Amino acid sequence: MYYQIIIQLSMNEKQIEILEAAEVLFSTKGFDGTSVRDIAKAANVNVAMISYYFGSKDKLLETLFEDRISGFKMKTDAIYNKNISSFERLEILIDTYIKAMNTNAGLYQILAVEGTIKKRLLISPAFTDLKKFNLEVIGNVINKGIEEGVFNKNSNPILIHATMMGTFMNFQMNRSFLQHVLEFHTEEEYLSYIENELTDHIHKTIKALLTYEE
Amino acid sequence: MYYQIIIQLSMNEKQIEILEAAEVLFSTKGFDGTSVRDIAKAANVNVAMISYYFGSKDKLLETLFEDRISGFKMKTDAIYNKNISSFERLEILIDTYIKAMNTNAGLYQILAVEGTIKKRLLISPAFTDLKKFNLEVIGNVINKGIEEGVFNKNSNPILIHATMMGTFMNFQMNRSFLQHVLEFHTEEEYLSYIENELTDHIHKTIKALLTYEE
Amino acid sequence: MYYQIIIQLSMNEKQIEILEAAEVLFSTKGFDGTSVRDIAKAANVNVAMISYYFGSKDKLLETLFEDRISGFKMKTDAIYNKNISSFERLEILIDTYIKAMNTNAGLYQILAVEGTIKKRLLISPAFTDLKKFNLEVIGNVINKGIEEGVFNKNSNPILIHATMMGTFMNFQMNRSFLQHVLEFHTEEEYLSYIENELTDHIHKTIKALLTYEE
Amino acid sequence: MYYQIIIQLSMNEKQIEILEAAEVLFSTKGFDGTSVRDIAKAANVNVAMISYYFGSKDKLLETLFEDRISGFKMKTDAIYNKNISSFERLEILIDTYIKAMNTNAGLYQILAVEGTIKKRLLISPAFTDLKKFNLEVIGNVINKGIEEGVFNKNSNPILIHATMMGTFMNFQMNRSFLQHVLEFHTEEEYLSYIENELTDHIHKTIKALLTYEE
DNA sequence: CATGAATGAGAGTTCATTCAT
DNA sequence: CATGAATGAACTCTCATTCAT
Repeated sequence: MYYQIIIQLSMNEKQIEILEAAEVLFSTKGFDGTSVRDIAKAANVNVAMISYYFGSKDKLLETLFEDRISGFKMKTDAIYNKNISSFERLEILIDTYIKAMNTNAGLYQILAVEGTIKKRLLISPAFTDLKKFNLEVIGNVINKGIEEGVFNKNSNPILIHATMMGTFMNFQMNRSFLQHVLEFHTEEEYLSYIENELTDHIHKTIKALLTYEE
Repeated sequence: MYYQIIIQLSMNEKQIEILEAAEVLFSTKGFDGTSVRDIAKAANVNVAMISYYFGSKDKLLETLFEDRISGFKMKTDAIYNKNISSFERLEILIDTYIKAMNTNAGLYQILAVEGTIKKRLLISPAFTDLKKFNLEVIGNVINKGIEEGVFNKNSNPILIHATMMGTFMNFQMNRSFLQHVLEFHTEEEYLSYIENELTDHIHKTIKALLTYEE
Repeated sequence: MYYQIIIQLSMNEKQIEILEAAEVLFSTKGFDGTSVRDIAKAANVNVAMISYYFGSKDKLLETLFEDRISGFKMKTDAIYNKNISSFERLEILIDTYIKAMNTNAGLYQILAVEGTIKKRLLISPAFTDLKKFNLEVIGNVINKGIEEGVFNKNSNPILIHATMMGTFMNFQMNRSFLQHVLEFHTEEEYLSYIENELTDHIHKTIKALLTYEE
Repeated sequence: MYYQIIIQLSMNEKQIEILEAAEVLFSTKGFDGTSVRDIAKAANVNVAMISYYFGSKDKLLETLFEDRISGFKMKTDAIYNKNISSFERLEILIDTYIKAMNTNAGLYQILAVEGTIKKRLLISPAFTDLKKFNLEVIGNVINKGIEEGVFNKNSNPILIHATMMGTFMNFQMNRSFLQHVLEFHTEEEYLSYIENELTDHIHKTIKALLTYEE
């Protein structure tokens, strides 16, 4: 059994609206490119309310992360199911991860962009713990496959993770260029490409990497 | 023979200093997080000089790209050498690309961060042309290998490229976290890891992907 | 009965102070010669407050006009009194107009100076409507006199108005020169001259024009 | 015999071009609304040249006046012709003055606008001397008529002048509004109106004023 | 003699935040 | 408890002018 402790920050409706507005704006315009007035307007609240509720713009970003960070944590129930093969387990793992990235696209985007600037975000205990947990899950899945003799030895979870996430994020961050190159004219086409071709590609890549004979 | 025309924008020393300062600051603090005063101070010039030489902060960013963009273009001499195997060619391709990303780390970083906000950068003709050229080179290398029967058919250059670049950039953008997880205490250790383990991993990944038998 | 609707823009004390400071400064130093910092200092408020309350320096000027523009509208009660002769009516008209120009000297000055540059001011509906109304009143008074056979036919309200206003404004705009020529040493002397000699002259001029036999 | 001393400031071609550009720009955009860069661009010269040739922007304005000021001085040959009646003399006077204002429209415009701000212009000896000379000419013409018994006694040249010039300038400064009210759609219509209707009106006004019997 | 390069000063505006109510 | 009012600081950019060449 796996217990999951969810720390639910108690928030009222307005606070939630502010966070939602902030998430959208930060991910599309960047943290520095978004003013608290933008957020207040989008959330339909008074400007002063942001300082009032969150202390400052910086703390708003941190709170946003703290609040959303649980979505970064992999759901492991299906992964740790013992009645499946290592390959099936791997597929579930990858699907789970991609789904999480798709669901939390805004947050991942913010993290990618602001993480390099506001390093604090990347090294906050809450975030590193989750990331380490995820890397551990990936490590567990790989080790299980190694034990079973179906995955290559010396497979590095950190590098596997970098490829899985990096490939996906590359599509998030170069959207404008790729839509242009792939000659997509609607948002739907792009999202569909991510869900199908890109996801298949990531599956294939990781599987190839784990089974490839040098 | 491949001729390469390098358009050298004629700049004086001060202009070059400004661009260099801007590159460093934009890549570490973001475009919106960097003030023209920061740049002027770092470049040791008067604030007014940035408007004077580049027109505006926005145009400074564009000029920075135009000036640096040639570094994005793959050198193809070694790649198109006919006396090597497809595997050797692939290795050269990957090394060339990784080297380019390492050399232009600042620009890639800025592009990754600002590209999502200032979409103009990603879809400027100069940039898209270069990117298309690079994708074409990758496509050529892959197709040669397919013709020779050593690479899988249906290999997609765009996806291969996304994996190659995405994996690398993931290390650039999560530096703080990864340094922490990998327990590196110096910059050198990290750069060394990128040059060795990460580079090897990318080589292995792409090769696996192209030769993997489903 | 003539009803007059006064649209009172609701303003707080600080806004009023800003407008008053702006009126003085714009009329003495010109719009472009006045900085928002000058206005803020004169109004004893923070610089940011001007943008805060009026949006921009340009909009401050527009608001100033909108707010003061009612003063441009002739009070017609006395003019349309039926129990007076056309000559008496004309005298009241002229006195009313001169009084309005004296009372709103600052605004007239700004309008005269900025109107040629910021043409928008001169052709704004609010302003043109009032001016047309005034011209109509002048036309009515003249026509009444023509009907009564005491004023010349073919008298043109626009030209009459130009003479009335132009003569007056000439004294406003050449104050420095005229004070020098007339050897006045105090402000009071000048104002007194305007109220007496100049006003008499305008009366005489218009009356002469309307009754002059060619 | 009337001797006229023309002080010809020696200027080269570029200086003349600068003055011409400045006259146009100052009259349409105002002194403070015109930058030296605007002038340099319009005159097709280097920015530094304005300071170099004229010392400063302020001195450029002064030089412009000094250079153009001779145009303000009435040509008196025809006026002082002894073989004409006082009425003919008056007509010539008015025509001469209106023609001067039309010819030097730009300068009159600048003077009207900047004179209230830069009082120095209005009280410079060169300017006041010319103005006094003009007033004297007007006075002479009027006195001659009074002597001949055809003009009213107590006619004040300063007030007559204010009416003549004020009426004319009113049309210059309210051009946008008047074009709108008079429903003129071309510049030519307006200029034609000034040359015909307005000029006639001024003639009539002054004549009426001088002959009007109270 | 003329000018491109450079600059300090100041322009209008927006910023995140504070505070009295 | 929530907010309109207010503000100091900082922003980008333009200004007139200077000066070495």
